Amino acid sequence: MTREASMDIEQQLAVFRRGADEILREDELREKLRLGRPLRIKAGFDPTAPDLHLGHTVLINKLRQLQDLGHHVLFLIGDFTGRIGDPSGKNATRPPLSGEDIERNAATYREQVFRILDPERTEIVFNSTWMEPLGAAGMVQLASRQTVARMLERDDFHKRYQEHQPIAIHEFLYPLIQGYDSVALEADVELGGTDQKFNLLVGRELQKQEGGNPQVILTMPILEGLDGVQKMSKSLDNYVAVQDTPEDMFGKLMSISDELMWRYYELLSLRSMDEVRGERERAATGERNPRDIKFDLAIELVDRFHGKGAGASERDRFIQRFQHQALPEDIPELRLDIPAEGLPLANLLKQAGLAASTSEARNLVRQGGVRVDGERATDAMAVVTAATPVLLQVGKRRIARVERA
RNA sequence: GGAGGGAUACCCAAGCGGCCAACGGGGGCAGACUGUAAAUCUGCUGGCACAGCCUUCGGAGGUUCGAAUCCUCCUCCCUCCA
Repeated sequence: MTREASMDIEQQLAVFRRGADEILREDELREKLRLGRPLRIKAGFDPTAPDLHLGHTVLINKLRQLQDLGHHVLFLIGDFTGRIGDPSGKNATRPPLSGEDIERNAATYREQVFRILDPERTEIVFNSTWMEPLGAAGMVQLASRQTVARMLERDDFHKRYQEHQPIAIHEFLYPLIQGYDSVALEADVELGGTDQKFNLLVGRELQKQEGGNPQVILTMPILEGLDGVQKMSKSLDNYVAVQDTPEDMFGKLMSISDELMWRYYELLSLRSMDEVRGERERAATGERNPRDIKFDLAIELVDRFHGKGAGASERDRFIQRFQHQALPEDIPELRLDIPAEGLPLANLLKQAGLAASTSEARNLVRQGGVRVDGERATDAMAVVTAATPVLLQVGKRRIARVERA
């Protein structure tokens, strides 16, 4: 092997490693890379949640980075698994999905995922393709390959077993099915979240038993949400949805801490780590304002999901809005049912949806958080007739123009 | 099956007859400072016709001038024993 080729492999390895939690085993990966052919990279997705947020995209980004090295992605949709209902370690059993649900979700996946992935190097596959024909006998055969003791090594099974929580027998089948997917696909590498480690390892074992070359596994960490502490999730409301408006997406990204920004660069940006390190250097020396580096990140992500150019115009708008304190262009205009003699300000704020209750509205006014036509309001009881449109602002973000209907 | 402990606001958690719309922490919201950062500081955080009134402390009854606090029944959770 020439020196140049081995450099190439080391560079590729650096891309594999970026942000990764763990690679098992790296020496095997090096061997596979040495083959010089595109590797078959598998990642499985369950067909339940088509509403992706940036946390979900961490894995997809990694796939994209590997595609850019010339590898082939097998985007597996676990439709077979989804039809049965995967409890996935939770006590609550997940309801099975209908065939229609799955199709609809798969379509949404395609739409959202190809904003990141290169369609040329992506193959979408469904595990029902090989799981259906396997049949009951085949399934039992498959089940004979692993022991109960081995299954109980999985962290959540172990815990539940010790705590005498129920474990349904079919739950043992999921890792097997997932592992068998790797056999069927002849995967060279499988990606997954850190919580998937056990299942990914089962894939390796089954491949070995089949006499195949075991897949390398690469786990990615769970992305922190906007608060920088807890994992990004819809229920914690600390997420950026792939389908957020450009404005929301930009705004949310600008509100993260600098520390978190670097994390996001590592896991969400497609810029090389060398570039990112350079920016970090410049921020440290004061050569560049971290805010501007954050702009770059927000632009990259908004562009990715809303088309090239969307990010830059969002930044311009952002600067107008917050640095020059201009009003946003798209202020909602509300025509409300207000009596001719008018309403106290607090009630109006509530009716306009700018405050949850009149009590809250009163508090906000008292604290100086409310502006009427740009003037800070001091009296929550002041009567407003809104015969002509009135501009109401609560804090920096809640804003509306209100007029009597 | 037996014995004991618990359920309080978005979450955790005090309170155990009136001074409780309910300590404290977290979270959230607003203000100051800023880069719509972060950190920090301040205030607010049940509702309303707002110096007052109304509805809240697992559910339903009861005792009392007065109950989150005492009694009865019910529901759910946890611990120990079998």
